[in-house]
Order: sequence, then structure tokens, then C-alpha cells
Amino acid sequence: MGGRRPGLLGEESGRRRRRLDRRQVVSAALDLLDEVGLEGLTTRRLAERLGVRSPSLYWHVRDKEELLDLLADRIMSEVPVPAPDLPWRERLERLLTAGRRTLLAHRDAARILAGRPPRGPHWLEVGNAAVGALVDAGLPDRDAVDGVSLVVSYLMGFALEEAESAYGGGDYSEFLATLPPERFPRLTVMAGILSRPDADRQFGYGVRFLLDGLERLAAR
Amino acid sequence: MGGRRPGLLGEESGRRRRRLDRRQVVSAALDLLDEVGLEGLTTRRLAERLGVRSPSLYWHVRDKEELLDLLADRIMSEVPVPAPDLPWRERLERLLTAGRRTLLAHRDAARILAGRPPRGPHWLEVGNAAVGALVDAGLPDRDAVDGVSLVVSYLMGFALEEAESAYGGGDYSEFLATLPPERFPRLTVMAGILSRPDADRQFGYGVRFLLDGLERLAAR
DNA sequence: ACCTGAACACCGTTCAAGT
DNA sequence: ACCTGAACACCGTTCAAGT
Repeated sequence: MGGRRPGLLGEESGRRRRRLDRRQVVSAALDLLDEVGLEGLTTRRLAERLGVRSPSLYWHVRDKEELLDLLADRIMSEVPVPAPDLPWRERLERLLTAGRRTLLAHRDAARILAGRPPRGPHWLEVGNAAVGALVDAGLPDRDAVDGVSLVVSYLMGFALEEAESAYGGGDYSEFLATLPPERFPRLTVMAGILSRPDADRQFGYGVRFLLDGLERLAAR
Repeated sequence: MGGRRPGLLGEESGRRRRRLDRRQVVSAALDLLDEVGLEGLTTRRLAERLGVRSPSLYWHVRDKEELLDLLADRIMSEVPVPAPDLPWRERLERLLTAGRRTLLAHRDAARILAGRPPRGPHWLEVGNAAVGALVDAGLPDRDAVDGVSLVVSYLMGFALEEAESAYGGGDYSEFLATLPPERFPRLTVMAGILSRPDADRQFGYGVRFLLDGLERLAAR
């Protein structure tokens, strides 16, 4: 499969094209991730999709770990940094909802991001904006740092769970309903309340809760 | 290496011992995890440590995924469920601090737990207790569910980041200090505030923030 | 400078066969 | 019922060699 037609008009269009650079490698990795998920994202498959043998990748990237670092930051680049003249609460809210959207837009994105220290430039840009929002809110530096840590932990945890249950299969509430009520009385009661399309509302609840709390702190 | 001394006194003490059962497999997996981390936890090494060839494991466990499910719940079994006669806030606080402690007690535990729907009995026990605390606080069912989701997302996100930076290496604040201040003005200011032993305080801040907010909701 | 061929040291899993 | 041997279809990575 994948018949080569050498030099028809320069190069074949689309994928496989010679003279790679890092950007292309990362883009192809992101495409592959979306198609096959993190477990399917192997250096060999990535090379194949780039029309190259797998050892070639190591010219562009130190190892798979670095590839994933680059991929993580590429994903973060899709989170828009809100204009600094917006009110701080609006800025933070936008960062959170955009963060969630981006984390869900790419398969296993949350798993890739959550397991990695935020060293990429785009992550830093977002972190900078988040801290800036809380400083502008009037929080002392230390509280601003703690507040961002709080909010980021929540975002990551939420996106991770949402992605896993959106994909990992099945209604969780259905599962809960099968539990023995005498052992898990609270959970079986909850089974009815819980359903998947609830994720939006649940996230909204969390965001409002957090922003309300931060606003209260800022008011003092 | 690992010379066999067949039938000296029954069986060799310690590891490698015939007649496996699931419990032993999971225990050995946990030990191995702590020694070599998630990437090092392979079916082949696990088998070796059990004195058995790797295909034997498949008699006790469907596949590696199921092994990780079992491992996740084994880890959760280390979180004590607080006595129901304690005040709700104390119960929730204990669950959170014990949760964090357990997630840090085993290498890569947060990564294993966070990526997995909470289906194991011990997870359910803990979830049941958490929902129970908020119901006892006086929150309506739906708010109790949302509150638990909030608090669990935070715990997972926090533990994930803490584990990664505790192990993944290096002071993050040191890294921040190297950033160009004109691009990330907020972050370079923060670099001084941030340091590793801060994690305790930071987690405490988050827990207090969350519990205060929930208490306020309950008071209405 | 960038890519390939061949190889190394691994993986998870299946399956027929042993006891 | 439980375990082994052998095999399959993969992995990530190195390294000498090609252009």
C-alpha cells in the first residue's frame, strides 16, 4: 500500500514529503494522536506517516519523551490568551473554558499534559496570564500563585476524568445503579442524578465555585 | 542470577513461590511499581519476580489493563474511610489529606488512578463517604455530587502535578527564574515565592478554600 | 545535513502442550 | 487447574553507512 510516484510534480501532496523539520514532525504526531490515541502513537507509525524510516526521527527529536513535550506545548498553543484589558474574572474564566475545550479537542490530550511539567512557551504564556489575572484582582503574590495552582489542578483533574469517561466507555451512572445499595447507599442514590451531558454543568459549577471564592478573597 | 534451591523447606521464602493467586500478583505488581515506576512495570518483569513465566499471569488476569485496574484499587484501599460520626468537614478533610498521602506513597500512583474510572470497591467506598459527608452537611443531592466531583478533580490534579515535580526533577522555581522577564513578567516575579516544600502549604490552601466554600454553600 | 538498513534489547499476548 | 515453550507482531533506540 501507499504506492510511490516519485517526482511527479515536485513531491506528492499531503503527507510523506522529504526534508522534514521539527514542526512537521510535531504536526504529524498530533494528527496521529487524534486518530489512534496515545498508545497508538509510536515512533514507527509516525515515521511511516511522514514517509520516512523511524530512525530518521531521531535527527529531529532527541527521543520520544521530547516529542511528547513538544506535542504537549503544541496542544497548549490552541488556548487563546485573553486580552489583558478584560476584567480579571472574565480572563480567568475564559482560560478555564478554553483550557477544557482544548484538552478535550485532542485525544488523550489531558493525559499528555497532566503528566508533564509546564515548561513549554505556550503553557508559560497561559500560566503567566492566569497569575496576572489574580494579581490584577488584587490578591497578594503568594495567594495569586496558590490560586492558580488551585485552578489548574482542578482543570487538569476534571479534564482527565471527563476525557476518560467520554471515551473509556459507558455511562458511569448506569454502572453506579448496579451497585448494592446497602454497601454504597450514597452512590446508588446519586446514580439517578448523574449522567454524561452533565459534564458541562458540572464544570460550570466548579468554575463558578472557584471564581466566587477567589473573588471573595480579593474583596478583603 | 537467582539460583533455585528446589524444595529446601517447602518453598523458598519471600518472592517466587508457586500456586499464585490474584492477590499475590497484585501485591507483587505494587512492589514492582514502587521500585521501577509505571514504565518499568512490565508483565515479563512481574512474572520473573513471581518466579513464573510471563504467560502464566494470563491465567490470573485478563490483560495488563485489568492488572492496572486491580492495582489502582489496591492503592485506594490504603485510604482509610473516616468514621461517620465525625463532623462532615473533618471527614472530607481527612479523605483529602489521606488521598494525597496515598497517591504520593506509591510511585506513579496518581497517573494510574487519574486515568481510570473509579470502579473498584475501595474507590467506591471512598466516593460514598465523600458524598455522604456533603449530604450530611446539608447540601442537596445534586450539589453534593458536584461538590465531590470538584474536590476529587482538585485532588487528582494536585497529586499528579506534585508527583511529577517531586520526581520528574528539579526546582520548578529555579526554571522559572531563567525565563525572560519581558515575556513572562508574572512568572518571573513568582519564581521567588515558589519552592518545593511549599507543596504542603499549597495543598492546605486548596483544601481550606474548597471546604470553606462548601461550608458556605451548606449554610444557605 | 539528513536519511536508511540492520540490529539490539525489549514489549504484550496467544496457543498448543505439558503436569 | 495452573504453568511452560515457542512464537507473533510489535516497540524505542543506536549506529555505521549512505547521499
